[in-house]
Amino acid sequence: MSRKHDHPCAIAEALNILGDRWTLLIIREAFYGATRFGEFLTNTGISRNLLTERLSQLVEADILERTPFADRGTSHAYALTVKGRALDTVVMALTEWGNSYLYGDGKEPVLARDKASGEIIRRIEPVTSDGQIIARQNIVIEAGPGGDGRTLSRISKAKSYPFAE
Amino acid sequence: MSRKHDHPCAIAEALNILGDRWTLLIIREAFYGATRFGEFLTNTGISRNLLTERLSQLVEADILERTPFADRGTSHAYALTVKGRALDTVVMALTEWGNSYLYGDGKEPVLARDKASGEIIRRIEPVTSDGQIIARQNIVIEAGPGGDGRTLSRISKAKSYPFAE
DNA sequence: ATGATTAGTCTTGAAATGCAACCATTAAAT
DNA sequence: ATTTAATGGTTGCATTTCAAGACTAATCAT
Repeated sequence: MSRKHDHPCAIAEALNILGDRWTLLIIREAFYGATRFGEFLTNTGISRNLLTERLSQLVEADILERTPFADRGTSHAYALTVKGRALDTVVMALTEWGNSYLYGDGKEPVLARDKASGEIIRRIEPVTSDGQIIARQNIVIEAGPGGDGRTLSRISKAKSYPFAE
Repeated sequence: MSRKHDHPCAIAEALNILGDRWTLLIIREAFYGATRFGEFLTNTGISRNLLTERLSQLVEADILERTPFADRGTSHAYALTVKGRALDTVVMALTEWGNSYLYGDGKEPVLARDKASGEIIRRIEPVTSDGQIIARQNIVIEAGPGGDGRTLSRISKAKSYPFAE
């Protein structure tokens, strides 16, 4: 993942960090409580050299924080930062999509449950600042303040309501 | 992306399809209304051979559907399927994370807006079947019906509330 | 001191990527 | 009818990245 996307788009920039086969698996493990090199290694199946590289990229990107481990050897703990924990929606959205469309109801290997309602979590939704769910047909895409000419031409043909139906 | 993850996990399976530098960019373009080979080509910057390969993988995965185009040459239209449109949460979650943590307020190149409230969309949340937002500290991870021994050992050390705080 | 753990580094062949040139099909122009 | 342009690919090749395992360094238990 050396060549990087260079156009003004949050997804492109995010993929410069997350866009490979392993990085989101490492982040998943971090959410599940893994902190040590060996835990990431065995729980994901990544090779040692790549894990070394990915962990340092994630530290560099301020998604994981590396702190010396008191107890043993040359150990360090890798823990999610605030920026890393903000990826919870990405992790949940991928989990939900994979469970629904790659495994299917009744075949999910791992589930997220809401302890309050007891329900399995099956919906991830955009909401307003006061917590109202935003209907897909009301969502429009527009150029933001950081956009440039290329951005405009890229999204100008976007459907008015790209996520509707 | 030939070697594939093979352990029971929705994220791992999803990354077998989506886990590279280009695929989610192609899907983004599909949400923005791109349908033709040339549109994906110029809007993403991917090379022709990779675009060919990725599009056919996405068709194979039932995320895009390829239908002959009437108008010119050997044209085909690539359009999102139901399964593909279900990736809207992933696209929105990545967009929101990238805008917030890679660009920052006031520097977003592309924004999603709720036409009903007029608000920029900044929150993606898990909700119950009746639309109540699920608090992060109530979310627990558990083995599902499709899990196996490895799954259990992998998530057994998970914090009770992995997304909390 | 000796061996075991942990977290890395290094080396090497295999695979994926990026780039540019080339080819094929069709529609429009002449 | 023939040419030209547009579109959507395919092919070949150099470069980069990945996967796998052997090796090393630092600490800890005995």
